[in-house]
Amino acid sequence: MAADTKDRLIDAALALFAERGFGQVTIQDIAKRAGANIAAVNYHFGDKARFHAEVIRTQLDRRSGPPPELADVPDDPAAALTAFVTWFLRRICGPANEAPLQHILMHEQVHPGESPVLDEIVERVMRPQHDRLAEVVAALLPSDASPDTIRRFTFSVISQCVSYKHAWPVMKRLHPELELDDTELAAIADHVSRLCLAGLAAERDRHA
Amino acid sequence: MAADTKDRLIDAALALFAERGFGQVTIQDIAKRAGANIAAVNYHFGDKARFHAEVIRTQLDRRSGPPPELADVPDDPAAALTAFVTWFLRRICGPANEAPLQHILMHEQVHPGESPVLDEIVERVMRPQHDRLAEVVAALLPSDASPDTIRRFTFSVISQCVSYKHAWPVMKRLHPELELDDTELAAIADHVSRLCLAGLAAERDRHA
DNA sequence: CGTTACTTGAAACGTTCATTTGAATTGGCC
DNA sequence: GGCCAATTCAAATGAACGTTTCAAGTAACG
Repeated sequence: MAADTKDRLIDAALALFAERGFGQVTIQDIAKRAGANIAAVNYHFGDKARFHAEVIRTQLDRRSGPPPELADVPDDPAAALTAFVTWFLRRICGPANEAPLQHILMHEQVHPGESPVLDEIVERVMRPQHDRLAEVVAALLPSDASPDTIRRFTFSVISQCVSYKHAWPVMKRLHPELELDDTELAAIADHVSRLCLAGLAAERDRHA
Repeated sequence: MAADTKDRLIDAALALFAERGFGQVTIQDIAKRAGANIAAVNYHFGDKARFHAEVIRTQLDRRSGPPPELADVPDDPAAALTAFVTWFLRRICGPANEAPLQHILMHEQVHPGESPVLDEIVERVMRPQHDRLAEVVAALLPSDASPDTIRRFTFSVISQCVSYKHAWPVMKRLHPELELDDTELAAIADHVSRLCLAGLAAERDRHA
């Protein structure tokens, strides 16, 4: 069964890439997990790089578009920002098998493969999320706020979230008792939202 | 001359590790750059992992202690926070050969080698920086602020800085015209400082 | 001068992977 | 059933690296 093996390979790779990232996963790992032969990857996808791109592309096709939570509160920017932070933080800090795509993206972000796969990821997932968040941020800024200002605030929101994934090994050493369970994630989301909303309010005051 | 080759190896490795990170540098690269033989690393340091640790340890011995900029304004927490952000952002976003240690730390943060080298880095460089910043943050919070609150604000400050290094490939794609030159770095430092100060002020108001 | 310890150099070794090969197997189709 | 293309499998190939080996060179010291 052709499609069967292909699908099992993609599923296995998805999980492993999300957990460890492209470079830390061997074809043997994937084949073993998928219950397939080592040569299956090269037969179906050509080589590892194209396979990697295909896995990501498949997942991009499956789920795309901006976060649903943001559509719920279109007329309350402050609530929308809080919703985004809560949603985003949970995705990237939760278990890798829950939102494999976001975890792969986090790996890609740090290990920009030279292939155009990162371009595709940015355009199809990150830019929609970023632009939607930028709209929310812009709605919380003076109407004459510069694009640079909007960008910096938007990055501030995202940065604080992604660091809890990227810099986790260091954070854990600095505060060994820290655990990213549901309550802590909620507290962090609350903190980040309030911090950014306060900063946005201060920026409004400056131009008043 | 023994020490000569050893020093040249360490210098070469320092530069390369700062640029690309441990995993992306081969012993041949280092030997070539140092003008030494391939076997020199194994002869002088045992193996690649111990060499890596030794390089970092040497650099840790050379410069250590909290950022000097923070000592200048001990009685003005707001100015101290701004000084820290400006100093930190410049170090990690500037060219790798200017503050190689900070760049290596950034790589280690994302690639936690299983060795105890990250523990050493955290204890000797990151924790002093972190604790000093936490003091500044605490001085800007109500005196009864919880350790969790202090921690979250401290992480917020650091996160926004390090993301400009870690997530740069994505940021650059989202905003191709963006360049991290001196003026932009200054603007970002200004933005981050003000954002955090506003958040801290808001937290003070909540408990008043 | 000669011995000894230390250092360097070139080549070889062993391992880990991705990738290829070619034979076996399967499944559809007449 | 028998042919044909697609797929699977075990084994081989080859490249990239870290590591080891051992002969050659060098300097300190008697």
